[in-house]
Amino acid sequence: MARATVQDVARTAGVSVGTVSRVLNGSPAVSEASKEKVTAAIRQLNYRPLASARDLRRDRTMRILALAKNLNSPVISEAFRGVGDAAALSGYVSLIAPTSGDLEREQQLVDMLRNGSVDGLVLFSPTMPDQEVEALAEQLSVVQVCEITGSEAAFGVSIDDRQAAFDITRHLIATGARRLAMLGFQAARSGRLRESGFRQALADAGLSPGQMLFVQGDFDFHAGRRLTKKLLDTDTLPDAIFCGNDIVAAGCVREITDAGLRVPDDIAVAGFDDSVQAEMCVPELTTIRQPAYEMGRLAFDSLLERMTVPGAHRRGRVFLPHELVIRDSTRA
Amino acid sequence: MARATVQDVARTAGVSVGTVSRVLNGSPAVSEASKEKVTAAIRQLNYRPLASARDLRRDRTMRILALAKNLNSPVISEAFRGVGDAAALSGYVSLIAPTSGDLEREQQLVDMLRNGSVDGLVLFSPTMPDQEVEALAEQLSVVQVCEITGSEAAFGVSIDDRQAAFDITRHLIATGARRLAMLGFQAARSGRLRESGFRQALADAGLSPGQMLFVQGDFDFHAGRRLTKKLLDTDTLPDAIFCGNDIVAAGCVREITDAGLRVPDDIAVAGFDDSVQAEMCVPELTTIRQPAYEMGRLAFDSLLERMTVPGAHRRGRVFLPHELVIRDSTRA
DNA sequence: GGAGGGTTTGGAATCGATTCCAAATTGAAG
DNA sequence: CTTCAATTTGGAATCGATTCCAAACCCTCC
Repeated sequence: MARATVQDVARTAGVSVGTVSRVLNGSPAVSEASKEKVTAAIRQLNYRPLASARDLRRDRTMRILALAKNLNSPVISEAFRGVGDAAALSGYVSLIAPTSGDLEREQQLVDMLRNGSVDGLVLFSPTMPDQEVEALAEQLSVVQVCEITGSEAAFGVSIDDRQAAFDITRHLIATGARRLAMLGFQAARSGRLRESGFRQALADAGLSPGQMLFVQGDFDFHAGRRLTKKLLDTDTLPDAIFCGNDIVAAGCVREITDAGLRVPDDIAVAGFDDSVQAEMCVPELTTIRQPAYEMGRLAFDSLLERMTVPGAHRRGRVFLPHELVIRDSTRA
Repeated sequence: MARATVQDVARTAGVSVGTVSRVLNGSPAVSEASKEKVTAAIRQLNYRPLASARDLRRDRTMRILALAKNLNSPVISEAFRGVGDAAALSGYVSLIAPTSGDLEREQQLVDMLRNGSVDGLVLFSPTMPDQEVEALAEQLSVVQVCEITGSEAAFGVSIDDRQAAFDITRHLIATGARRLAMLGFQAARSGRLRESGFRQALADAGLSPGQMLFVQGDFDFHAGRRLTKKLLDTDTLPDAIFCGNDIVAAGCVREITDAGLRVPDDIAVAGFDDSVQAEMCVPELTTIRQPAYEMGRLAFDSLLERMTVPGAHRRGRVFLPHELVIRDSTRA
C-alpha cells in the first residue's frame, strides 16, 4: 500500500484538499462536522503529511543540526542536551552528527544547512578554519558553542577558557607548586587559550613554565599516560601538572601512581571540564566546571532568533561563568 | 538576496531547466558547452539545489536517523561510527538523536521516518515496547543494534548478552569465587539477559546467587557506588561481583577500595563493554568486549538493502562474537 | 543535397502540502 | 422573504527540482 496523500484524505472524507490542510494545521475556519470527517479519514488511511512537500511549501523544516568532532565528550553531550531541550520547547527537532575531524564529512553536513535540509546549525568543534565559520555565519543561521572563533564576527557561547586556566593554575601555585608542567592540546583554540591562561598565571607569580607537552592526535586517556611518562623520564620532576581535560588528567594521575609517586603529595594534578571521570579518578580531580547545559540553552535561543526574525544576526560572544572545583588531586 | 533556483540558473546560463538538472545529476546527454555555461552560472549565483524539492520529486532523502537513550555510552557511540562510515560509503548521511528515555520525544523522532524526513531508522535503545518496534519495522525501514527485541519479527544486530554474562561469570568462578553478587539493570532486555546468563553459570556450577541488586534510575558510576555500599553493609560479603557495565563496575571497585578492602584479593569485580573506563579503573577491569563498530556496519548494510530493494524485509537476529578480556580486577 | 542516424535541448507535467481567492452556505436582522 | 455579513468551502496556483517526450540539431554517408 502506497503512502496516502492529502488528496486521498480529501476524497475519503468527501471534502477538498484545502479543508484537509486546514484541519491539519488547526485553522479555526473549519466546521466541526468537516473536522470530524477529516480526522476519521486521516486515521483510517493512517495518513501523515510528507515532510518534503510541507517543507518545500513552508520554506522551513523545524529541524536543526549540531556538529561535533566527537560525541563522547561529556561537555558536548551535556551542552547538546541543553540545545535539545530548548529546541523542543519551540517545536524544533535537534539532531547531531559527529565529523570525526574530517573536513569533507563536515562539509557534507554543513551542506544540509545550505540546501535547506535543516534551518539552523550549532557548531561545537568545527574542523574548518575560523574564517569559513564566520563566512558561513554571515549568511546562514549558525551559532557556536564551546569552541568559538576569535573574532566577534559570528555568535558563540563559551566559558572564558583563558581565565579558567588562569584560575586553576593560580590555585596550583597557591597550594605550593613551583615547577608547573602542562599537558595541552594546541589544535583547538580553547586549548591554546588554556595554555595562555596557564602561562599568564605563572608569569604573574614570577614563575617560569616547566615542560609544556602537547598532544597531536586524540586528547585521551592514553595520550595522558604517554605524555606523563615522557614528563617523568626527565631529571627535574614537576610538582604540579595542569591537564587540558579530565580524561588526560586521569591518564596523568594513573601514570604517576604507577611510577610509585603520590598525587597530590609528590605531584599535584588538575583537570578541566568536571566530567564524571574527574570523580572516577583516585584521587578525585580538581577541575573546572563548565555550565554546559546552560550554554546549549543559550545558544539555541540565539539561533532561534536568527532563524525566525528576518535580518536578525546576533554577533559577539557570551562567556558564562565557570567554577573551580577543588578535590583531592591538588590539596596540599 | 534570496536563494537561487534552477530557473535562475537556467536563465543566466541561457539554457533550459532540463539542461541544468541534467548537469546537476551528471547526465551524459549534455554538450560540453552547455555544461560549462551551467557550471559557471551555478558558481556565479552560488546555487544549491533545495533539499525539500529534490526529496519530494525523488521520493527519498539519502538520510538516516539513529536513536539512543543517551549518546554517552561508549558502545553506542562506537556502533554509530560503524553505521556512519558504512552509510557514507553509500552516499547516505547519518544523524543521531538522544531520546533521554522520553517516550514522547522518541515518538516525535520516529515520526521523522513516518513522514519521510529520513529514509531509515537505527534503534540503539528504544523506549517504546518491543511490540511497537516490531510493528514499525514491519512497514518501514528499521534496524536494531545492541538492544534488540526478543522475537525474530524485526531485524537486529547484537552480541549474545546471555552467553557473554555466562562466560564472564564462569571465569569468576574459575578464579575461585563462590559467593557471587550482581549489580544489574533490569529495565533493559540486555540487562535481563545478562542476569539470566549470570544465574545459569551459577546453577551449572552448583552455586546459588548471592545478592542481586538492580538499579532503578541511571546505570552510572554513582549508582555503582550506592549499590556496592548496600552490598558491603551486609554480614556475609561476596567474593566476586558481576556488574552490568564498566562504569558501574568502576563505582563498585571504588566503593570497595574506599572501604579498605582489596580488588581482586578480597572481592573480584567484573564489568561489561570494554569501554575506556575499564582501563581507567584501578585495578583495570575484566570485562566483555563488544564488536560495536562492526555491529553498526552490519546494521547499516541491512538497512540499506531494506531501503533500496523493493519488498526486502530481512528478519531475525545476528549475534556477533564477544570477547572475554581478563585484567587485574579478577586475577586470583 | 537530402535522408537517416544519433545527440542535445526545451518545456510541460509531476511530486504533495499549503494558501489565496472567489464562491457557496449559513445565520441573523429587518 | 430579502438582504447583508460572517462563516465555511472548493480548487487553482505555488513552492523548486526532476523527468519524460517531442522537437531541434548535427553529422555522416549515399
